[in-house]
Amino acid sequence: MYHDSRTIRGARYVGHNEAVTNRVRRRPGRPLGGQPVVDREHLLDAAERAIRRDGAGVSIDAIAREAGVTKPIVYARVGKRTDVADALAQRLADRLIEAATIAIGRRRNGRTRLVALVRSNLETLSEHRELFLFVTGGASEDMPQRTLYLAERSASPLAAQLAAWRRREGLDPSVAVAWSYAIVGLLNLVSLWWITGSDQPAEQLAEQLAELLWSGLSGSLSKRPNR
Amino acid sequence: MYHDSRTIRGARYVGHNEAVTNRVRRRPGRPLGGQPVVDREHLLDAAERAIRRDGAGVSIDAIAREAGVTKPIVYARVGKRTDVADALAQRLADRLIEAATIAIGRRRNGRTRLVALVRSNLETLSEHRELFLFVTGGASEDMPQRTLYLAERSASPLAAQLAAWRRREGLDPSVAVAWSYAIVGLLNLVSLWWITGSDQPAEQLAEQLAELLWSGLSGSLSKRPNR
DNA sequence: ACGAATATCTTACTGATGGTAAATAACTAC
DNA sequence: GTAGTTATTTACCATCAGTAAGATATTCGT
Repeated sequence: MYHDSRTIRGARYVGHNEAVTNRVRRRPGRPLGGQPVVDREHLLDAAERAIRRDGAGVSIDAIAREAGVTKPIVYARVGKRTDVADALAQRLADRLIEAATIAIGRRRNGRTRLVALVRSNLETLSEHRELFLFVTGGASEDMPQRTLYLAERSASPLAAQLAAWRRREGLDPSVAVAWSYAIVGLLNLVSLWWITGSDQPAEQLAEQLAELLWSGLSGSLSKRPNR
Repeated sequence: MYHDSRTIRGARYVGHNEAVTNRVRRRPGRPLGGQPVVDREHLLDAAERAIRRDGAGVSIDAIAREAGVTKPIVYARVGKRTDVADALAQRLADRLIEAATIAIGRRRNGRTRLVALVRSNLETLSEHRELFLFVTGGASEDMPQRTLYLAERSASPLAAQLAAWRRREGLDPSVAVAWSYAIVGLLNLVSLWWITGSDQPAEQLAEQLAELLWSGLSGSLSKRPNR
């Protein structure tokens, strides 16, 4: 009966009204059917849509409207603005990791894997531009926590990989954490710069960055000892 | 007569009242002496103090109070919130560059220069923590512009250096712009992470980052061909 | 000198928004 | 059917960016 019948992750949502189209204004009081009108996941979906539409400065009200409900519901399901940002940061980080995993695929060569990782990050962040901006600053004030929240979620799997790899190579793995933040920070800013302006092809940029990360600044100096 | 007689950069400021100590509330109207009460530079100084005190979410009102004036003066001298952020970003970038220049000093060895640059950035940003946060997110909404504003101001001198160096080495200098953003982004996020939590000594962290930037991920693999 | 134009400030307002309390309606248990 | 619980909206408050209007001092023309 209800065309909006996609399953909801982890909840007994029943889909009593078509949420998204906020045509009919509900009156106060518990809705018919007794079940919540939207669950947390749908609310976050709506938040992403609202952010796509209104940009990183989107108001909570706009998010609620997009979900077909009112402000206090957002607070009940998700929390205050920073909580929304945290939740969305989590989702964005998951997508980044997933996309990177797929992009890397079965490649074995280290350098090639790196190019794939970089390119995947560029493209994923550019797809979710406004979301990225919302997460890393749209929820102003306690920015440090937020930016680091996203960073940490991207960085920590990377750190694990790096540490394991260094260990396999018989090298000191203690650099892994710092290096992972370094790489995430590098990717974030370059993506931001690339997104807003540069028309350089992703492939070429990824290649340049991989060169820096793989061989380092000195890499090309291998012929001359050290300058 | 007036103990607050430090020279003002580029203005005929006369120092008629002791600005900072906002004890006496001026009544409306043109001040005695006919001269502006604070000039732009003093206002920005006050803004920095207010940010140090209240954090990145400081209100314009608080900035104005810190300067001993009222809100509209801030708008008259500097502009809206984003303009304040731009102006302060400029200052912060200048300080970063200056500190780095001094830190690098006369060192000739590339790797050593790099360590000095990284460490200088870590320490300078950590000194100006709240300012950094204000500039890169405290003026929410049009964040992309702002973050990039700071980044660009740090990155472009770096890019020039990089390009020149690559040219001297007979290498393609076209990577310079991307690499400079990459390095700035790397430094920014790692600094943020380091500032808020890690108790790793700056020296050690700088060493690790320099290793990544100088030799790259593969650097330590030089013995084995490529894995 | 004196009044009009001008410069510099403060007060007072507007509009938007984050966040919360109170009111309203349905469902549930006895 | 009545009391209590759940899920929602309405209504409100506080804060704050940004602006308009009003107050006071100086300067300039005559």
